[in-house]
Amino acid sequence: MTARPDPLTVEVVDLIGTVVARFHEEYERAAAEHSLTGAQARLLRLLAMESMPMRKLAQCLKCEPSNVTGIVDRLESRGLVERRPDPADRRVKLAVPTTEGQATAEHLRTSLDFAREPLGRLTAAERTLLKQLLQRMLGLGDAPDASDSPEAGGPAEGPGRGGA
Amino acid sequence: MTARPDPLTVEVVDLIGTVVARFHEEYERAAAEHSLTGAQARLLRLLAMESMPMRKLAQCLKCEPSNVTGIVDRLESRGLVERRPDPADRRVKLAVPTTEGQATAEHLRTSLDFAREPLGRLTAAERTLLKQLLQRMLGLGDAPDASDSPEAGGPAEGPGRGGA
DNA sequence: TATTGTTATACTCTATAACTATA
DNA sequence: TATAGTTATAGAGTATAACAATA
Repeated sequence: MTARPDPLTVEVVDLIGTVVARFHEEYERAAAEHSLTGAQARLLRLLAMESMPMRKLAQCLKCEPSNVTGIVDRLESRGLVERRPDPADRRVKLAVPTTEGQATAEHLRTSLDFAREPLGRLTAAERTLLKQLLQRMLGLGDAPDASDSPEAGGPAEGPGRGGA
Repeated sequence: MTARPDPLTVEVVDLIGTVVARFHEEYERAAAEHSLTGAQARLLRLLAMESMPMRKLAQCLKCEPSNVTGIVDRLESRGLVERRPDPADRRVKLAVPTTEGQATAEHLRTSLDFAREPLGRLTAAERTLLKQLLQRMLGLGDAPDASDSPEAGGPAEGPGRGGA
């Protein structure tokens, strides 16, 4: 419990921490360019992919439903999101992006290209390699057997996951 | 609408997003285990590595100095951090972790082993590779210590064949 | 009775601006 | 004048608990 991991692992963990910090900074900056907070941007992007009830939004955002009320309130007051009744269950309210909300989400996506820029420093082969390593690290789409290394062009094709 | 980056890049960006999301969840969870918020945990970990003035804390945390006042206030009221005068400049206050604060930071570090666990799925060679890719991606100079640059002399070089 | 969404409450984080005490 | 830290203020996110409408 007190034993330190080997130095290599510590170094990689630190690097991941740096990636995380930089990603977050840039995400907030991109959101701010559209006068959105990070939480608002995340919710809007989620809705742009698929309209859903408040409850499900809370699950996706991993927060309490009461918080979603406030975030949607602010987006709605700016005309980016709408609440619609669910004909099937009158308790449910569906959050739906307006046309402007959809457009904003799209702009947001391109603003988020920041994430692409640092990747531009890597060759295609390196990106493939990075993809495979991250997939293995996250336990996605690859064998749990850690005894053979990935081959470019080889093993894992689309795990088609989502979320962020 | 706007041209999308190539699919490979999109995939890698998504993976990084997943890493970021998971890292954050786990960081908050680890902090909460010690009844700390994420911001408090980050500040405490920073101080555990090196005591510093309030101003520098703000720079490290990339927030306004006024915020640091509050965060340190809460940590101080719990006996985890202390404010000490700087003999050289009486305007400056140095934030210093108490013994208990140091211990908490240490526990925090081990709680943060979540970051180590997924890396356990990678072999040492793969971790080295991942390290180099992340360094290049982040625009960090190549490792100062060549000791852990195995046969993968060229970062753009393929994976596998010597490794793992 | 259970579920959906909301309200009310309290706390933390955040930025801005004004203030103090030094320098 | 400039700097370090604080205070005051306001807005946003968060969790908890209580509530209304509906199932």
